[in-house]
Amino acid sequence: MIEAAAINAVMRTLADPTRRAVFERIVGSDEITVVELTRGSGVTQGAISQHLKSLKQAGLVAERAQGRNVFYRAQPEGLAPLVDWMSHYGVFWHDRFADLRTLLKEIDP
Amino acid sequence: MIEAAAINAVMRTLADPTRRAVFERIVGSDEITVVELTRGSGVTQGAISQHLKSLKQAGLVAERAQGRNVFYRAQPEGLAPLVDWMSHYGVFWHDRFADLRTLLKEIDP
DNA sequence: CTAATACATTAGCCAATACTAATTAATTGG
DNA sequence: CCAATTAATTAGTATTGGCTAATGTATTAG
Repeated sequence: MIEAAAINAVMRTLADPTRRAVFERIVGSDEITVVELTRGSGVTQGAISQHLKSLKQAGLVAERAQGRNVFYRAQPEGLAPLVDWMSHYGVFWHDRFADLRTLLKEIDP
Repeated sequence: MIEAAAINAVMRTLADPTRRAVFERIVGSDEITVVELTRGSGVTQGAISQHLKSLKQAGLVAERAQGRNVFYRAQPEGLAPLVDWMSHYGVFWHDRFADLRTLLKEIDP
């Protein structure tokens, strides 16, 4: 059975456009600081920190503190619940491949 | 480039647990009416209709009116934006397969 | 024809939440 | 040191959004 709480957290976290944009920028860069994320985000630094907290709680990002900087990086495994959900309820894919996860494991064991 | 509006709609729509549950039930059944969806949903019929409206606007479900009943069915293509997004920003899968969509097309052309 | 059923829609309420502005804490450069 | 930089946190505000209750509309049963 699928972990309802995990999917809930991930979906809910990625639903907000601003927060999703933050995540996308983190994914796009190896590591990135809060100031850099704030730059051109359209919101204040405080708002960015709040979004980062949500992303962290959802398991989508990880942090590394160094000096007065905090570097954020993407935590890809955090998207696993979404993949699971897709393979279960994504009819289109489900119909074609029965189980996406199984398929992927076969390809890359 | 990815259609930001489409992803936004799909993510936002699936973020709510009640609405997602409705979608999952629709996926699970070939066709299902509003009364059936209301039964055991924990919310009123009006709420269900509202959720169905959202799901329809997001392109996730389609309807077929017959007499005084309206049958809803899943529209799998509606999840395409989510798949696209995953293949772009789902680092885990991205790293392993470069492009999930390409992979799937190779398997089932 | 009338009552009941199925569904959509609306107004109004309440909780959740994204944002700002301000504060705090920690680190570093001059 | 001291001022500046980086980041987190908090209180307060405004908006969003999901819910109910009620109403409206169409269809079917008796």
